[in-house]
Amino acid sequence: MAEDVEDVEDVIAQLRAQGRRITAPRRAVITQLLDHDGHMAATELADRVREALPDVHESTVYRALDDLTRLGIVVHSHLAHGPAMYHVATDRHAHLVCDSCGAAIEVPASVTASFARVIRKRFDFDADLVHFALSGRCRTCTGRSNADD
Amino acid sequence: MAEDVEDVEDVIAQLRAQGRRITAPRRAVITQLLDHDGHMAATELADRVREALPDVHESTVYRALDDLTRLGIVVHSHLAHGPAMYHVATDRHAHLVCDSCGAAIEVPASVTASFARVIRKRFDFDADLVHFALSGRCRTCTGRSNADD
DNA sequence: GTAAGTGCAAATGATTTGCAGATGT
DNA sequence: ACATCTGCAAATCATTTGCACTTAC
Repeated sequence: MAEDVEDVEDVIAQLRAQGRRITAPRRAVITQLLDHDGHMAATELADRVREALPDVHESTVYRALDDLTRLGIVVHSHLAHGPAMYHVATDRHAHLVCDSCGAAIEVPASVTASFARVIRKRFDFDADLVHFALSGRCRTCTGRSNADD
Repeated sequence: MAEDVEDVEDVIAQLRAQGRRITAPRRAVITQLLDHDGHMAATELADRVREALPDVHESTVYRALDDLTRLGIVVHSHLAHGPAMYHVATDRHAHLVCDSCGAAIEVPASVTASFARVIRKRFDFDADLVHFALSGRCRTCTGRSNADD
């Protein structure tokens, strides 16, 4: 447990400020998200929440996630072909996911920023390199397979 | 817009060379893919195929797509939150998809190449900027909504 | 009290799979 | 002939939605 990012009550306050209501399931969702600094699938989140509150339904978690996303507290990214991964918005970084072994490397937003700038200049498009993972091959896997690209 | 990419018989030959069998559904799938230069969802492809061969089932299309992918003839990309989009492998380009209006801008691989090089140098990771779309906001939508990021 | 939130079940949409029968080679 | 393909139906997986009920404010 390491709430070094921000603290549950802080988020609760933001929710309340938006006229949202504070319930046990929501509190649990927020706690799990802050507690778990990595990426978490909605289903996994639901499972964790259920450890404390067994009756919380998947749909409730999705709805909470939706609200938190709307508030900009949570963002989700599509790491691979699987389900969306949620994490707190403060922890913004892009992901390199290896197609071969599934390893995920985190890339600080500063590295992607310059590329985003190029895209903005050339295409007038404000790219969010964080939302979708960048797939490819990690060093280990490239070494073994043929470099086809 | 026609078959300037490669021709059906060429692909058929590749399939046959791999010991695969040539059937009407497969021929139709290949034809549609080559005929349609843009991106196509598997479901949409199935619909198109069915215009000529009404009984072709979705699963048959998926299986054909699978085979073609394994042969490297077809690749798919995840443009947005929706389904995967398939296209012929020769037509490699990255995509910028607007979160707001859904518009998709094609980016030549040459533009993304330099960024890929940076990623390779810094993280020893061979990024494939083509597989997943880069999401964000297009100029039109940025102008109208509040720039939250 | 009232609108927001919840649990549940059922719907959705994309994709997969098991299987018996059809078909390319 | 025999493995590959196909059609179909049913299964899965992630996510959403309608609805009646509960609860926070």
